[in-house]
Amino acid sequence: MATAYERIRDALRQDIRGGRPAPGQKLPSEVKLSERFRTSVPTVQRALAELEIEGLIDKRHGVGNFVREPRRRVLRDNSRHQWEKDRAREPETTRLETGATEHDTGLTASDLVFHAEYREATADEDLAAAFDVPVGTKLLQRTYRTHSREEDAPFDVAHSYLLHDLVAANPDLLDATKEPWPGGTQSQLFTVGIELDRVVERLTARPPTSEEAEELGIPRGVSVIVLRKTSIDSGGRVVEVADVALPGDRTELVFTTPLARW
Amino acid sequence: MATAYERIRDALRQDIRGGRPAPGQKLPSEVKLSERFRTSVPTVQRALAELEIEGLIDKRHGVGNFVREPRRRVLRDNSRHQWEKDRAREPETTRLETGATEHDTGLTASDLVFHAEYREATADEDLAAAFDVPVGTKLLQRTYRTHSREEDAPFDVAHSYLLHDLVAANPDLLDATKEPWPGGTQSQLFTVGIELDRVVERLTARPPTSEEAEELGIPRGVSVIVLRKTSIDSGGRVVEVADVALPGDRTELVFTTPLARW
DNA sequence: GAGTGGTCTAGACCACTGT
DNA sequence: CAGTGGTCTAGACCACTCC
Repeated sequence: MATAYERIRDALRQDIRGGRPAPGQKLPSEVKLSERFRTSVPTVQRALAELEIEGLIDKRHGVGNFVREPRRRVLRDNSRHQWEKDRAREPETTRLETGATEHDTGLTASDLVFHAEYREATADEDLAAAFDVPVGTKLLQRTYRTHSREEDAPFDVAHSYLLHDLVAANPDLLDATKEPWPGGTQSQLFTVGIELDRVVERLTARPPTSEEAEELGIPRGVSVIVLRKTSIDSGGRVVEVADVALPGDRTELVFTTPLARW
Repeated sequence: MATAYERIRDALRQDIRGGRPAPGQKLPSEVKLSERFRTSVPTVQRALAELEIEGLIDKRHGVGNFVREPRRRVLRDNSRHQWEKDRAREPETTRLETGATEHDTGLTASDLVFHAEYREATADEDLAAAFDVPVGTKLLQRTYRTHSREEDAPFDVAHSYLLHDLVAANPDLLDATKEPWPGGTQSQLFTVGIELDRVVERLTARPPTSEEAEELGIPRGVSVIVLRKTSIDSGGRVVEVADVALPGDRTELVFTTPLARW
């Protein structure tokens, strides 16, 4: 015999999967549900908490519980790096056409809202190790958020770090108002004579902190994929480190590993 | 002002981080905690539930709440595919030395407990699409679990699928008692004349189903990384599809993308 | 059987949102 | 202000584990 909250959870899940209520619509209030299922409000809340973690509902304090709308999915393929490299030296008109996020989402630039912030930072122990520079080295920290025009929640939140002295050779690279830079980071690095040799991505997944849940527009409990992208130039130097948080409920990552022939 | 359960959660977390109680040790009972914090048991439970999701404690019904022991971490690097390919044609003595899991964990074969199950299966819609064969095509389904001798919880649970008629050319490949096969799947495929051209890995992350939480030895709420590995041979055929579940609290994936030079 | 965590009640009061 | 969800109480009884 299943417990009360499991029965309620399963019943509501089946209703929602069947489109009742429809995505975006409000569920009956918790008091009404407790009456319908002849139980107490905390028991209903326990059932709803599990549906929230499954990403099926949004709880909105003082408003109600809502069926979550399906969100645009993002496929992030590692071929994006070569694709970006190929574009880095193209004329600006070509680079303007599409960026990496458009590439990932299949959206066009006009559907996307892009947000960038620049600030100076210094390398903590972690970043110093990643760049192989002394702690305290001056860095340029850039924060990126991209979302589609119809959704507030971003596809990702990225904190990208560059060696300040390396990119200062081109003052435009220190200027956030030049964003979105056509062609992206590889094109920016090209202006100071840098060519990438490879990109290393290291990732894991965990439940979000409450700040991440807020930022990525996911309910508590839905997983976050945390990814550190390290870009290495043709001289073997680490030239960019980016920490990216991706909402697990809308993101798929694809990595293709080519193998040498026998 | 923080809520009661947040205060309790934060206080207990700080204690645990400080080594009090030590990993593997029992926390005071929930009744004792409710007395210490002058609150009710359900409030203590709410605090403990959050610590469980963070992976900090294990709740064991009828026994107590325990500080979770740190678990051996696994770094799964996509260079493993080329590494396996290089080994596939080596003599058996070389292949016996180390397998991919030893490569990932830094453990030696004697530290690892390996478990394999074989059974025949037929392609459902999903697998049929992955292999590009008709629904109902006969497959060989292989289930793998590897864990270290000191831990029960596996590093991953993998369901690997091969086209039955393709591998039946070597009857040893249908025989689970031949596992662990020195050199792994690429070596097995080599015996029927297959050379891999590339490996495509597609992954996302989500909270575990209760079955996955059980199987992977993770508390409810800790994320699972779900990965589909597709192996494509030199003729462009899909020759293996593997669905792998990895516990997010112990797994890091590393993918290196080489870029063509300008 | 003793001790533990798991579920549940029937309320209370607080915090938030929208009118 | 009305209506909603968020937190909390002070118990009760059940289920599980170990002795």
